[in-house]
Amino acid sequence: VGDPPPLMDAATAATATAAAALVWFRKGLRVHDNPALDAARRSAARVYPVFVLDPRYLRPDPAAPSPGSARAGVARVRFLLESLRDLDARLRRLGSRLLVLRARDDVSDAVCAALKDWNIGKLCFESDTEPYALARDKRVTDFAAASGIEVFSPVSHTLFDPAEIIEKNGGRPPLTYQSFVATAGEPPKPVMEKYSELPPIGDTGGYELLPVPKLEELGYGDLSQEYIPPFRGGETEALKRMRESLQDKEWVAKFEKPKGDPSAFLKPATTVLSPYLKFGCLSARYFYHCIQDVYRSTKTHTKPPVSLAGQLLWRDFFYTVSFGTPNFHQMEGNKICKQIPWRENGELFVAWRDGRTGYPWIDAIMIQLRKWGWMHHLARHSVACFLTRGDLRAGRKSLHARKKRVYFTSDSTFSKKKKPNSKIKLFCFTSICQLVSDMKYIHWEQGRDVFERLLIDSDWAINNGNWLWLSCSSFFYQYHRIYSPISFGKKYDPNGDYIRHFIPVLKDMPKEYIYEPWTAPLSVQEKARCIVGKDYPKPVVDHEAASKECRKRMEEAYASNRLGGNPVKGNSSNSSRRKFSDGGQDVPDSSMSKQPRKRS
DNA sequence: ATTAGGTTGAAAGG
DNA sequence: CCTTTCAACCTAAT
Repeated sequence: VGDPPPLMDAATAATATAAAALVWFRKGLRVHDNPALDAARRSAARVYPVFVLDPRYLRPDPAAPSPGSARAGVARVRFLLESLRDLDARLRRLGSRLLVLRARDDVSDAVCAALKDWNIGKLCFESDTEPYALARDKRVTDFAAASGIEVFSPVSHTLFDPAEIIEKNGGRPPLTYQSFVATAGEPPKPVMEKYSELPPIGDTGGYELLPVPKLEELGYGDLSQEYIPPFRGGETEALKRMRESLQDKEWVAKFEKPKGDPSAFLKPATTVLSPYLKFGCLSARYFYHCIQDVYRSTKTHTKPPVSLAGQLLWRDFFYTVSFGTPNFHQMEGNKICKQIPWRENGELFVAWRDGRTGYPWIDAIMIQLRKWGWMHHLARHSVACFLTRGDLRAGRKSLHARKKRVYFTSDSTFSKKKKPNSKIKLFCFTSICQLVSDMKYIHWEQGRDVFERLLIDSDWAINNGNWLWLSCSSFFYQYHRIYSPISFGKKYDPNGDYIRHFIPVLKDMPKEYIYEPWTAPLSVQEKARCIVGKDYPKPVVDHEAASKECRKRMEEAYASNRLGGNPVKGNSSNSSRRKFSDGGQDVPDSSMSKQPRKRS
C-alpha cells in the first residue's frame, strides 16, 4: 500500500495561485461533485480539461473473440466515448471544453508533455487505486515533483478513502462487510456547489484539437452487425437515470438486492447505474446522499448489506480490500485467495464464453453480456458458478484418490459424527496435485477476463472481488451452494421469456422444455423448429453429475489449503488453524512441503 | 475450544 | 410466498 497523495482542503486549494491548471480526467467523467475540477477552477485563471485516449486500453485487437481491444469490447468503448462527448458538452456550457489527446503509447508521457508544453503550474486529478492507474499516475506525479508542478489528487471515486479505512483498521483492510461498515462510518458529503462558468482554456500551442472520436474511427473494423446496448453513457444520462430510479421512493426503501429478478430485462430489477459509477459519470457520494434523502422521507427502509445504499458500501468494500491486498486480481501470491488448482483452458471455456453450453439459462446470460455489456448481478453469479466450481469439468472417472479411499478431512465435527474411532488418513498434497491436474473446472481468472472485457460496468476491484467470491476463493466459502442452471432461472421466469429474447432459436420451444431443451421429444423440437444438436447445442456437461463432482473437488482443494499445502506461497501459518488427528496414519508424501501443524 | 454469523442454493412442505 | 430441511462451509469473535 503506497502512501496516498496528500489531501488539500478547499481553503488551501483556493488560495493557491497558479497561472494554469490542468484537470486530468480518467474516471470521474462528470462536472458534479468533482473536487479536482473544483480546485482547478478556484486556483487558476486558465484551466485545461484533458482526457488522454489510452492506446493500451483502446488499440484494436483482431485476435480478440469479439470486436474491440484486448481489454475492452466495443460496447464499453462506445459507452466511454459517449461519456466523453457528454462531458465535453457540459464543459462547453460552462465556457470550457474537453481537450482530447492521443497518447502514442504511454498515457503518462502524453500528460507530462502537455504539462511541460502548456507551462502548467498545477495538476488536478482524481485519485485512482487500481494498480494500472497507480503506476501510470506515479510516473506523472514524479515528473510533476521534478518540475515543481503542484499536484492535487483528491479521493472522489469512492465514498471513502481506502487508505484511510485500512489505517483505521490497524493497517489491514477489513475482510468482512460488517467490519468494513463498522470501520467506515458515514461517508463525506459530495461537493455540489453550483457555478455557471469555468476559467477558459489557455493556449494549446501546436496541439491539434480534435473532437471526441467516433467509435468507427478507432479501427475496430465493420461494426454494422454490432448490437448497440440500451444504455447511453454520460453524466447527463447518469443523473437522469438516478432521478428516475429514486422517484419511486417505495421501491428505493424496500430494495433488497438478493430478492431481485435476474431475468428482468425490459425493466431491470436494479438501477443499472453501475456503468455510470464505473466511469464516474455519477458520483457515488452524491448517489449515496440522494438515497439517504429518500430514506428520510419514508417510514422504514431496508438496511445494508441488502439495501440500495448497502450496494454502494459493497463497492467501497471491494475497493478497499483490493487496494490493501497485493495481487488481489489473481490467485498466485494473493494471501486472501484459496489456492485451488484450476485448469487453464479448454473447449468448455469457449462454449461458456460464447454462450454455447447447451443450457439456455447460462447461454442467454452470456449472450446478454455480449450484446448489452450488462446483466443482473444474480445472472452473473449463475454463470460464474457454472464456469468455476459448479459445472464445467470433464467426466473423468478414474480418480487416483478414490481408488485409494483416502479421507481427507481434518474437520473435527466430521470425524466425531461419522467416524468417531476411525483412523483418519491424511490426504497428501501430491495426490491432490495429481488428481486435480486432470480436473477441468475452470480458473476464475479466465471468467474474470471475459467479464472485464465485455461488461460496460467492468470495474477492476468489484469484478475481481466478485469472481473471488463466486469461485469460493475468498469472502464466501459455502461451495455446497451451487446454482442450478435449470431451476435457478425457472423460479423467476417459468415461461422462459428471458431465454426467448436472447436466444431467438428457442423462442417457440414450449415452456416445459425451454430450460432443458434436450429433454423435449423430437416431435416437439421439430414443431419448435429447433433441433437440439443442430439448431441449438446439446448440454456440454450433465449438471447433476458435474456439480456433484465439482463439489467433491472443491472439498479436496479446501482440504489441501487446510493442510497448509499452499502450492504458491507454501505458507501454512494462517491456513492451518484447524486441529487434526494424524496419529499413526499414512504418512504424507515426502514431497509435501509442509507438514500439518499439530495443535492441542 | 466453541459458537455465531454469513447480501443472493435447492427442494420440499405449508 | 413463507419456513424448514438438507449437509455443511469458513471466519471472526469470544
